[in-house]
Amino acid sequence: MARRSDVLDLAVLGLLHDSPLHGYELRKRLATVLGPFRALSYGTLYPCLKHLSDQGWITESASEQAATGRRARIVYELTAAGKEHFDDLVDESGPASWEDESFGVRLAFFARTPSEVRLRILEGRRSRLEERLDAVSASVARGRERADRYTLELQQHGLESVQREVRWLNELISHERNTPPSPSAPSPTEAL
Amino acid sequence: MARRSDVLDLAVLGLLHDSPLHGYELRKRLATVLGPFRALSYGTLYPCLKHLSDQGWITESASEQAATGRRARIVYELTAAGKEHFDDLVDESGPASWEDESFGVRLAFFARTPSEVRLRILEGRRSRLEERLDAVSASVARGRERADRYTLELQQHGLESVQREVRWLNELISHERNTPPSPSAPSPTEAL
DNA sequence: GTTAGCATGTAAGGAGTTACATGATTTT
DNA sequence: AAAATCATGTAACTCCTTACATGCTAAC
Repeated sequence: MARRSDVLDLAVLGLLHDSPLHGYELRKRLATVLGPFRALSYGTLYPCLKHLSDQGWITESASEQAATGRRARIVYELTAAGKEHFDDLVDESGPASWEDESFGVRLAFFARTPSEVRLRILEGRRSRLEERLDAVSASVARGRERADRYTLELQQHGLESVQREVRWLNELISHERNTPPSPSAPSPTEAL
Repeated sequence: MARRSDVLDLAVLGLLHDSPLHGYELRKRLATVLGPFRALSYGTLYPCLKHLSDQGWITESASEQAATGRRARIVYELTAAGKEHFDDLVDESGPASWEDESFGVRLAFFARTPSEVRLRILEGRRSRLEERLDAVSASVARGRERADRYTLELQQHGLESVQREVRWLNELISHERNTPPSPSAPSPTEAL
């Protein structure tokens, strides 16, 4: 029954939350959410949309394009059940949510994520990165004999990248702590 | 016949270039080369070793462990044909060599890579990253209306990470240009 | 004595890409 | 008139992970 990645489901549902879209446009917007790198292929996107439709989370419908004589596009729209499922996904804050593959997507929908969940994800991410720092240090210590200039450069650059992300997370976390949680749901138009 | 990833072949051959190793130890060292993140599973490593052995690039042999009463380990060793194949792989400088998946591995073996190839890979990598910067700028420009605080933070952090890598590459490139190519092969113990 | 680390493998499956197939519309 | 971009999909394949299967040795 093809259990597919929750991350992609979340990304698609989250984008359709704002407005109905057709596949082609969805793919472009996914690039923003998934990171401008790693563009998703149609071979992944369309089967995913089919799946979401089968689950009753989105509906497919052919658009009539008023003025323009464009090809009829298939427009996907979030259902009520889809909104509920999105909320369920967004409420999760387990280890999977702070790994590389999902952390970016989770952050992209933070405006619709409860404040406590946001904090747990940010802190989980930070301790994940700190584990990596330890692993790199250990690795550097072990292989310091056979490392040449280039290997050292690579390790050094990797280390600094992780340290930068930790500092960034620290800022996000302290901002999260200093902003008292809004009584009910956080406003989607929360100011910078 | 299971065409497998050149990147992994390169990484394994490169590590065995230094000294014969058994699978378990190889896997740990691969972590250094492939990035301390993304550790490789045995389900990938052992079939890969089998493949390299079938191609005649490495040999498998049971080690007798002198003193210790350890379990007999299978030690893999590079053959002459394997060294040739490694050199062929290392001479490549096509677009594949500067993508995310392979760039780190290529850099890890720069000490055994000809100087012109090193330069082509570094410059290829840099222009790849500059394409990304353009893509991000375009994406930011397109979506600046619907972006909330978190999406902006994410894009900003991503942008700065790429810019940092470009600056790092600039340093590596200028160092590469200012260091006259050694007459023959570069010394493997090249000083920092 | 039991947990952690050492050590080698296989089978099944997941998540995705590439290549293919098709055709309309817009820009150069 | 050609090339780029819009638009939707499928089939085959790739690379890798997870879970399983097995057993030894070192440390707590």
